[in-house]
Amino acid sequence: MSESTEGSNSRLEQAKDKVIGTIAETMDLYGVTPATANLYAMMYFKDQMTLDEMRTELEMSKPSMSTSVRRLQEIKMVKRTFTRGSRKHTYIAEKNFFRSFMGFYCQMWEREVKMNMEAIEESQKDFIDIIKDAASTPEVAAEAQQYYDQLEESKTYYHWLDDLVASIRSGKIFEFLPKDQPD
Amino acid sequence: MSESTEGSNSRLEQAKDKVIGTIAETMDLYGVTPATANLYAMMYFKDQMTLDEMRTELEMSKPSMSTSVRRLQEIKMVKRTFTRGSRKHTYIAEKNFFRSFMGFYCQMWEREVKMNMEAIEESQKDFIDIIKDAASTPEVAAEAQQYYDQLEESKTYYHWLDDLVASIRSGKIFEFLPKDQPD
DNA sequence: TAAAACGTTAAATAAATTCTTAACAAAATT
DNA sequence: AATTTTGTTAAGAATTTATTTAACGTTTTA
Repeated sequence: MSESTEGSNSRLEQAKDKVIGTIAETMDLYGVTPATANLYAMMYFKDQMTLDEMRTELEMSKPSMSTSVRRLQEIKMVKRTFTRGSRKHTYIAEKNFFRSFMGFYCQMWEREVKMNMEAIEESQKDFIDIIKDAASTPEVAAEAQQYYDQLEESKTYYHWLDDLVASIRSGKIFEFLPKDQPD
Repeated sequence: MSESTEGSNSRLEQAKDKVIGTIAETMDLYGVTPATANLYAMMYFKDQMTLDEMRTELEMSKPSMSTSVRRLQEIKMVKRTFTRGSRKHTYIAEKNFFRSFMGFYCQMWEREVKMNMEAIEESQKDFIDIIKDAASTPEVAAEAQQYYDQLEESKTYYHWLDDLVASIRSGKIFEFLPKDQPD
């Protein structure tokens, strides 16, 4: 490789690294581990890759790449590709942020709704038991009723969040909030 | 306190703890530290509190409560209240999840848009320099152009995210996705 | 004016997480 | 059939993060 080409290549890398850094930082802030975040951000600028190519690129261990790529598959930010002739698995990053990032948020919200609604239902059952219990003092019963009502009201949020997820998943939200560039 | 009252009180606490646990877990998953997450979740069921009341309730140190409550103020999940006569500061949790949680997400997205758009602009400038540079080989220039285009396309997402935040902040989104409708 | 109360900052400790090395299992090539 | 290749699991090391204890500066009260 000639000197000028080498120089331009490192300039290319440096330019990419600026974006790679911020993408990874964002994922980091959402609780994705550094290795996983860096992997996705790096793959954002690559075509399909093998685990060995990833570890070479990031200078990290293979198990780290293996677990990271698995996590990225879980959150649908990377998908496996079929490559004829190669024994090595190949993976490609989802480049469309509407699918990668919004998909990630939707997954988090779905989990949030599911877990919290379950806890709320259980909790409300307990409060009703306390209210009905003849052994409960009027003060305790009133407190239980108050908490019950508070939880009941909070359900509005979770129902709405569920609707938001559905609207994003179906693409219906783009009728209300259009994407500014044609894609 | 009578025996039956004590028993009902711990039953009240247990019922609340189920919801407290899941709220805290959700915040945890979004990168909020455990002490801070637990504090908000606990305060969700309380009226205004002092730092000493918080540390008694959570059995944690005062500095931990101090830094946690500050963080919660930053993300607008807790606000300070004026309490006449008391030297101690008092704080109250934002009970409306549309304001607390959605406010938190909006803040995260605003940061995401700002940071990534800045990086993209800088990066694109670099790619243009490479393209214009006579020392760049045609291959390198073509690659730079490709990355430039990829980043340009990604802006659509950030613009949309900005619109989403604005729509949530203004409440306009509720015209499209109304709140109420239970079940 | 001295002492106590309150909140915060700094340093140190404790805990949890993340990554690596090593060992393993499955599949394929020789 | 033996060896190599590939990906994953398990255990350990290293780093990072979170929390506590200690010290500090202000403000208030006695």
